[in-house]
Amino acid sequence: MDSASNTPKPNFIPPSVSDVARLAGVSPATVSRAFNSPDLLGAQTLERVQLAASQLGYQPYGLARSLRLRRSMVIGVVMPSLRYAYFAGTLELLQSLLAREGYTLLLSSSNNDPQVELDGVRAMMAQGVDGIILFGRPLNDESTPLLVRRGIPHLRCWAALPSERSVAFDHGAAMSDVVDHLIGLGHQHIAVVIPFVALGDRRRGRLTAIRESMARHGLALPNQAIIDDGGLDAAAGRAALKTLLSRAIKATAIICSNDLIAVGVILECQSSGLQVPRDISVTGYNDSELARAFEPSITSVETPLDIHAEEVAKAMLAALRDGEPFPTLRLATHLRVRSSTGLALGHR
Amino acid sequence: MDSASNTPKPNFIPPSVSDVARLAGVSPATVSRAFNSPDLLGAQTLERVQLAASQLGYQPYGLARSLRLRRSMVIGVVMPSLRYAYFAGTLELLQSLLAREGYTLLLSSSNNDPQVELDGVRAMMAQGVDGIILFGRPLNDESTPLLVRRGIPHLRCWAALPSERSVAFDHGAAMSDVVDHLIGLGHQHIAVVIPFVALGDRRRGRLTAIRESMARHGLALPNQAIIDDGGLDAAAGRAALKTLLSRAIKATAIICSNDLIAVGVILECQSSGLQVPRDISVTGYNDSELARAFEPSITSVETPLDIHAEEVAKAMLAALRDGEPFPTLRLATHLRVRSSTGLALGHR
DNA sequence: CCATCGTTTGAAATTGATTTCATTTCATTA
DNA sequence: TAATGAAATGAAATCAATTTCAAACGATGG
Repeated sequence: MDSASNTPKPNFIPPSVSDVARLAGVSPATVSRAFNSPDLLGAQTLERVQLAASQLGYQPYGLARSLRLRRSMVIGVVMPSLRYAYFAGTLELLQSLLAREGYTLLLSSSNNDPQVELDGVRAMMAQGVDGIILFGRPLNDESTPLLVRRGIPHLRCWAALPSERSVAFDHGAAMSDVVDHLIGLGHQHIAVVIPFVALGDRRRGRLTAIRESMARHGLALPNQAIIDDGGLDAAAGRAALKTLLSRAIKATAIICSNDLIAVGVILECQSSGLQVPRDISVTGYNDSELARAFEPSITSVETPLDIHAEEVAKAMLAALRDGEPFPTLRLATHLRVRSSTGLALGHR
Repeated sequence: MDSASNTPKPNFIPPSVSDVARLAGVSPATVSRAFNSPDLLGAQTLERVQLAASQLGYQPYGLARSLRLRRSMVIGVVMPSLRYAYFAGTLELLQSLLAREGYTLLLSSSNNDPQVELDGVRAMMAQGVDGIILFGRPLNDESTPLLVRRGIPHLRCWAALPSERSVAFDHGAAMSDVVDHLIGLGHQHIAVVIPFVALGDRRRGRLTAIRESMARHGLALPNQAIIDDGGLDAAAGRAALKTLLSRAIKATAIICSNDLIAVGVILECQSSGLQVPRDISVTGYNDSELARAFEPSITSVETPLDIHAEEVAKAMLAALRDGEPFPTLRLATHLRVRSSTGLALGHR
């Protein structure tokens, strides 16, 4: 194979239906039929066309087909980030579920930048996507109206919006489960590590739910006990614990907004001579593989990735194929209690 | 906002250039010019068109434009997996670099299935992508020839193929660095955890490099010291160490094919009463954030994600815009020595 | 006052595949 | 043998945008 075989060939024009038709001595219509409804054609005609097509290396040009059929078999996916393993995993599963039905995914990851999100949506509309899957709350107020105006089916997932149908988890209820679990273990002083990525208040919902749950038990969540800056990784978790210790907060439990942060918090606890869960309890979120494999294994909220992806794919396919309206689904989360949480000090 | 505003509207037909032209009292050609070369138009004409366009909420339909211009501004990306954080991160960065130049990404993740890979490439060709970025070695022998025949520029990255130009790391040299480092610390008995995902021998290159490096130092790598099944996560690392211990291998160092596996190996060491690095040294790969944050911090090979993504994007853009041939780049890796490796037992 | 030039604009062709409608061919039946 | 019908195929319109080519228009200069 030529060592430059993968570089572009400037003047190469791929064969079209007309080229195949000419070689096979038939009309373009017949070539089209040979690919789309072969049983309409005579046996020897079909054979001639197929031979000609393979000789020329003909591949139908989907763009022209899409233009004519008014559907592109492309679905857009708009994500806030791919650095986050849960989102990347969901994307992969979505891709394989939708590919099975002949759909291809057009990707846009905004990296939590509102303008990038809007540009991504615009680009997808221009590409003529049949539908769009949106992850989480919108960062930009203009992106959704744009889709509504063009009448493009768009399904929101992962987190719900009150104004739209969506396939989402009830993150508030999940946080409430976590709080109840910790309070049940006797914890009175709880800290929270929930980075508000970018300016957006996308994660505020969870914080509010924690506050309300604690209030129901007569507990307050002082601002000093909240770490809302930093990233979503283990380093952020380590930094968060350092900050909490420097603030002299007497927390006996720490709620983290994902498992990697929890890992970081636990690692920093160990470095600081604190034992988990003896001195301090830690919870994660999403129930990643690491939460199970870690030592101590981490109490986490399972947000079943496969169910989420399957329901999203199912809803989108039903909408595109049968014109069905989107459902409003609240997917169940499950608190997985493991070794990173235990009785509060003084409760033994 | 209507609670079902995001569901599909069956009979909605978006406005076209002709609709705008009619409303503005001009020809479709003029509308096109208003968007693509406004300076050709008279001031008041331009204004009339813009007004009409915004009244109708007109958005140009990229499919028709692409058909006419013979370029779609879409680039395909074929990946073996998105579960692997490094790949997902690269994808995100690629997406943002290419979006900046007006390109959108069409995604296909094969999940290491050769047939899925081929189908993905076919779908992308049908969508009329301008170019394709392929991650790692091909799983399917048919996919590359398909691209060559259609003359679609395709750039291989991450891992090199001898027959093609590529932007890749020299994983063999990187493994050699790791082996030299370990042997320099006095390790004579080295084990390797390198899962061969799927049937493919995509990772064989690294294993061969390890074997050759060890041979240069007069050391052998017994098959008993190789774990090549299992996944790429921490659980797989834990399982791998258990297997090694059960085999009674007297390894003092373990080379892992990524950082998560290394984390798992270290966790299992700790559970088994082995201290890292006192009793056993462990190395990772890719130098993820976790390798730095972990306790002990993990010696790993940095494969700079940003440089990789930038070079790939640069090469693809140069090819698409200026018809430049792809380069063959070997990107440098860096061994980051940290606390998970130390002197071999008996060398102190 | 007419010719010439530059600026604006429109008509029509183009891009590749699909599909309707019409036509041809051939076999079957009255 | 002529009529009817089914099966096979082609010509041309269609999808939405871009672009070439030509025409109309106004202004300027001889």
